[in-house]
Amino acid sequence: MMNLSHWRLIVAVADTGTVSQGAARVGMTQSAASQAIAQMEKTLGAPLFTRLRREVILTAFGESIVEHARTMLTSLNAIRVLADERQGIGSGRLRLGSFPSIISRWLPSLLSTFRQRHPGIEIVLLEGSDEEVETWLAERTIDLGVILNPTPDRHPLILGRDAWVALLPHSHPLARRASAQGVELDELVTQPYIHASGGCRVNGQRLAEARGLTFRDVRVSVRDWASACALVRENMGIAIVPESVLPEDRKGLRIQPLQPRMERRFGLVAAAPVENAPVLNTFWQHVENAKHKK
Amino acid sequence: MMNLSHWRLIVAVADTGTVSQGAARVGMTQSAASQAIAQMEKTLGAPLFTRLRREVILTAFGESIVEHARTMLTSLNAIRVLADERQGIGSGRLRLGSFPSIISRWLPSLLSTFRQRHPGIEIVLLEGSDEEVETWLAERTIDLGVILNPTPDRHPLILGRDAWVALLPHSHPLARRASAQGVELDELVTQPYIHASGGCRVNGQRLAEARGLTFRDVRVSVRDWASACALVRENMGIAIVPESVLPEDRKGLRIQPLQPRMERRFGLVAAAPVENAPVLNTFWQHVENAKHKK
DNA sequence: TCATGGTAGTAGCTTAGCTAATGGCTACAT
DNA sequence: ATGTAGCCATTAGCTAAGCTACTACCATGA
Repeated sequence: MMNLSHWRLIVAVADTGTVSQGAARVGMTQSAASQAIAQMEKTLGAPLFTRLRREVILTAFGESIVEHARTMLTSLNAIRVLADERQGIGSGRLRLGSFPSIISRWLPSLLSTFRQRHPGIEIVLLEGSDEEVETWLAERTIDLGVILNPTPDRHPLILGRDAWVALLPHSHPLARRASAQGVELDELVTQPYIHASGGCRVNGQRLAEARGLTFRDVRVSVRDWASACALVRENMGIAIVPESVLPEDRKGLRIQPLQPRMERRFGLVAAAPVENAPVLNTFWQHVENAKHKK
Repeated sequence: MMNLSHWRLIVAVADTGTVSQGAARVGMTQSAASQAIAQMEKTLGAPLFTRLRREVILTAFGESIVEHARTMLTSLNAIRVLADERQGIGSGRLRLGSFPSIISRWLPSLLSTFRQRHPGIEIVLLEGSDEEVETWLAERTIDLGVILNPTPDRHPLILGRDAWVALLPHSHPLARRASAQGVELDELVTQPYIHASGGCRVNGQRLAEARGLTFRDVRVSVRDWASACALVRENMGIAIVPESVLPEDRKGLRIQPLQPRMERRFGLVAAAPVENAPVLNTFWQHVENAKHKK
């Protein structure tokens, strides 16, 4: 009742028409949302939604309440805008660079929540290979960039880490092996190989080279990870990909961890110290925050 | 930031002009309020108040924020009103009876918070002796009454308990004695006595009678506890009063616990089962709640 | 110089509110 | 019919926000 994020939830659920989607929109689990709604209804003394088969719609009572909830939220927004202005981040531009796989997995929610909180800030997002991102950073084309395996001296904000895995067609002999055991690069380099880079310098071939190995039989070379997955599924060969780019649907695919384990880390780095630029600093903290929550 | 009670606090502090008073108005401790404000200012990124010597005033920034906070709170209020209407307690009358000492100590905050939450309900407060309260309950002149030492069969909601204490002038011989030891009624009945009832059947004289004793030397008989205290201070005699009616200023007075310990309990009882009357039920739960918090 | 009235800070506890896991229910495709 | 997927509710258990109680400190006025 006294928690504005619950009111935000109510509005989101009213808008999306389902609890799950509403919950997702405000970054909650379905369970939390369900509980919160139940509790609100209890303290209000009457149901806000009528539960239908596949959706949930506002009762007349809920309708009248949500109206007021909206005005509360717009007031809150106004407060946020005022606070932003006061801090000199009422307006501004944020130039951000990243390579594709991160963009699709991590950035969308980050950017959308940031956008909501700070509507005055324009975000420019540049997509390129990780080498390009480095160049842009050096040239100050972008303020912040997501790069791979950042060294500590660049004071990165680590966003996550990905284990490299071998992607095999279901029929492949190595696919039989228990995943606990994993596969070694030596075993893989002799196999028909699908080279995929995802626009990054670090990729399967580089991993092999770093250990003095090389893939003999390169069947095809693609940039997009998803294409590589598709090719593996079609039995064109094996591939080495980061765990996080695996498709939801793993039919026809078999994933084996690499032995020894290898991973890539990715993090946010700044072209110049962030402390001096309020807008950047705010974004940086926003990311730190979100990371901590997830 | 997301907690409406914090916004309510901010508004209260802005209105009262001090953190302590603002905190009291919303039922927090000063410490909690101080922390909450500090935290709000941190997340907003700028101070809301400038701390003066003996008070605290809004900054220009705070001014603009509070404005929006107020609209949030009025929206919340509107929501409460809607919920009340929906439950059939949007309007109604609540007739309440009590005797004076309780009224001044316990009821004011209870009633004011209830009034805030449920602005549609009219409260009628009747003040009388506890005998009168009993009569009114029986006659259904009042819906709820505060009575002394309610028996369990009346399903009372116990509000609190008071130890009976002996009130002595500072110069009195019994005042010397260590308070751990206390005084016995036998010792007191021979002393010059100021009879005070506070409008209640249970009072010093009755306590004595219940043990087969009686005060010999009754100097004066008053109804008001405060008058009795003043008379004791003027050395007119001793008195027996409930702990909770003692004045803040105890200069010239000495308090001795009775031996053995005696106390009065007071609680809320209903003229008729409360479940059937939504308004009464709401009030009852409000009191239960407040009791639990304190 | 002591009482008063105010704010800030610290330690520790309570509990609201979250996640993860599970179950049940309905719709829809095979 | 029989999975399969999307949805909601419920439970158990954990974490962290926010509270209280206490203390320190500072200014004022008797």
